[in-house]
Amino acid sequence: MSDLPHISRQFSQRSVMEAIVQGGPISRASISKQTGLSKQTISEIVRGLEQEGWVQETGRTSGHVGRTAVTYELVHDAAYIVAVDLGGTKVRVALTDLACQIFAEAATPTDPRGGQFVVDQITTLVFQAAARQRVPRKKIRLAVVGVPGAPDPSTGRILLAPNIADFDTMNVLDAFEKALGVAVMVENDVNLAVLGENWLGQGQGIDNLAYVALGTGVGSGLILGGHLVRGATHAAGEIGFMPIGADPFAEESLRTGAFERTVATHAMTERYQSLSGKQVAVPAIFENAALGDKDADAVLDETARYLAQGVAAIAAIANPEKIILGGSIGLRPEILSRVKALLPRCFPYLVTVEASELGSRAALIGAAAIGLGQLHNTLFGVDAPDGRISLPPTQAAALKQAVL
Amino acid sequence: MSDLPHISRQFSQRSVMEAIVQGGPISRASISKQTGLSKQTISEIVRGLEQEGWVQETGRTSGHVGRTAVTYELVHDAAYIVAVDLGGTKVRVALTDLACQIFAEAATPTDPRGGQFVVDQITTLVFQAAARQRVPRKKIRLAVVGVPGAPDPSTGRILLAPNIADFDTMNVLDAFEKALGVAVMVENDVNLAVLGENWLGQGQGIDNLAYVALGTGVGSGLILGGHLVRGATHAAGEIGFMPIGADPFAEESLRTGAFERTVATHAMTERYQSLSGKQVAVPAIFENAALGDKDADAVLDETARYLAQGVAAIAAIANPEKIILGGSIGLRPEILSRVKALLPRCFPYLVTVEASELGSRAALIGAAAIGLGQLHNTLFGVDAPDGRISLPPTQAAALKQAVL
DNA sequence: AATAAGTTCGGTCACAGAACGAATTAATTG
DNA sequence: CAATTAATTCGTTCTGTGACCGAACTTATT
Repeated sequence: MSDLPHISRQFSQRSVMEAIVQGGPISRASISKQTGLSKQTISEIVRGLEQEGWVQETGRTSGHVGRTAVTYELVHDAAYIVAVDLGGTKVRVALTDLACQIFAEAATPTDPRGGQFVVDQITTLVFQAAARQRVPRKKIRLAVVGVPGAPDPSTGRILLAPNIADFDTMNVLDAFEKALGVAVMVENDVNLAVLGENWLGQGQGIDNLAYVALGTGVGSGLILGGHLVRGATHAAGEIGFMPIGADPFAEESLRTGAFERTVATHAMTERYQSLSGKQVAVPAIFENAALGDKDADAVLDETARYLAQGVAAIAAIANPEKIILGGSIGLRPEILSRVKALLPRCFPYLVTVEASELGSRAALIGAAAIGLGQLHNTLFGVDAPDGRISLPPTQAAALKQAVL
Repeated sequence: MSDLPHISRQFSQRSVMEAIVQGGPISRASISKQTGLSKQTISEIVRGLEQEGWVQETGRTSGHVGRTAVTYELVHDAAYIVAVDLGGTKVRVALTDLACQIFAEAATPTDPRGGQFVVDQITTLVFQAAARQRVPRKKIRLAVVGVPGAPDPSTGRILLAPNIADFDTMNVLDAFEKALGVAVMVENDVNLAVLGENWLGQGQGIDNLAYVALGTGVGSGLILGGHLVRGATHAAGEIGFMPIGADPFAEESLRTGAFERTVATHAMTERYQSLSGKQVAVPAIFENAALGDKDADAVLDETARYLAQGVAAIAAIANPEKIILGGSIGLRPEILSRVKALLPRCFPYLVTVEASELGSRAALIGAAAIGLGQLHNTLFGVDAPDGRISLPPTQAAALKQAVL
């Protein structure tokens, strides 16, 4: 229960930092106006931040009436964070500086042996990228790793992660912390995707937002009331188990959920095979549909029909303002247009449905978001506990562009 | 985003108040130990609270070694709040003092004319109760009204409230504030029910909790990550529209949701009629089932089977630790036992399902919870923005017992 | 004698606010 | 047109003030 002794200082420092991050080069007088704190206080706080190496003088204003002002800016390379999006087939790694600029980005196929091999693979990738950009390891303060599955914070294991071997039995958090030598946060990849879209994508400023990723599996991430929803066992968003589509009481639905069995990759290929007799992969189904294949078209219709129901269930329970579709299947415009048409026919209230703008990089950007938020919080005082720091538009644009 | 000037004082004051509320009669030295603040500071804060009339001396300790201590306690009647649970058929009203003790409680059938009539009816009820208990109106600081439907805070109207006439077109919030002459909070009744269970019922201390009310309609309330989920348009929990049971693409499902049409009262009576040919009300179906009526038994099985699916959908999306069943149908043990048996057969992870302990008073207690929390926040400083203040067990027990 | 309660008396820290000096542009005047 | 004055804005210094802490001390009790 005991409060921190000097909470007010932290609050002020945080808002001064925020003004500097957003306001680019900014004078102390302007910060004072923005924050409502006195000029005196701003000078003190900025002096402190400058001494600790977080901000620096960058120039003077001119052209205005009155005395010129000294402007201050972030020291971009004062700290770095690592963002990792670990998928079943691909790993993406990014290095971001304090000013939220991506410094280096790399991607490779995931080591199929899983477990410690993947941890080592990522570690190598990170250190290579750091070396290439001459980023000293000491300045890396935090790593955020997105994984498919439900990370259990008490044991460090990742439950429900069938795609990466051993992650459900080893302490993944510890392994990463030992290998990288920095604090690590492990988070579900779809949760990071919502955070990413909420920060820089289609869900900016939307406090009630859902992200539905549809590909090999299904998953969803929810931001409600401005907070990321994780659930009791960090398994919120495991919508594959919704009782929609296949018979939920079938034995098999306890292993692979009913909803996943009717909308994910496997369901589409099977459905196409039962209609046409041909066994083709999902991308080919989309191609065939575009070429006028009736069976392929029917498969897309059917998939969208169930997906719309899944979206309706989320909307009924959580009432998000917007639902963003992602994942290899969810990103396809053929699916989006169908869902948009079908949703109003099975759900009465307005819900915006859109395709993910950040696409496959949503989770990576979400990892950066949560990491930068966390870093700013620990360094400059608590504000919003869950991620989300505001960025100036220029830097946001830079983040959205893929380096690789 | 200018901060409040003396935020730290508010924090400390709040925790001192909390210690006094929970610790019953307590000495300043004990408060100091509990809160971690110095004895000196506690003396100052308590002096302030005493001057403003919130706390008072009540006695001295004795029996211990050392000097006796002066003990302080809440001034119970320093402020009152009104809790209202407005249902389609019944209104419940309660008056609660600062120490969370219910002072008066009353219930009557809801005025069927709806609109202003209901507002006036409630106002009369409240003022009668206040007069009976000699509670001066000036000491009533806040009223919390639970309504069936989705209150729109911008217009003060209640959407999706078919059971009370005119509430979807008039400014209900304003009407109540004018009639009662105090600040009013209007909240969905099922949301209040979760808060109630979270505060004093089966969901105490559970940060991820769901409440499913099943009766004439269906609704759910969600607490996720410790926060009440309201959704973008305050329509979260309108689970009647989940695409489960009836065909969600049927025209009718846009008016009365597919799920509501398969599990609520109307569905049960219809199902029983189609099986047995007899037209009886829901309570009679339960009676018949108890007497061995196969048809009635089948109706219960079927209802529970779909309810279990609805519960599974909530669990898949939001991953609550516990789901509490309420409402006239949800409270029945025949339904609970069936759902408990069926859920593990359609959903793989552990979710506790229980019947509401507070029963039909859950919403009323939730209203008290949110009101007292709000009151403590505004008077003694911000802590938790959403309700939930902790209570000593004795007072909690008193609150749970119905006066009426 | 030991112990606990409560007060008094400094002292610190994070601010606010007023006053003031410094720097700059805009307007006015000889 | 240059010089002077006015108007502005930046940033510092100085003097509070409120919310705390800690040590020393008094008082009351077993």
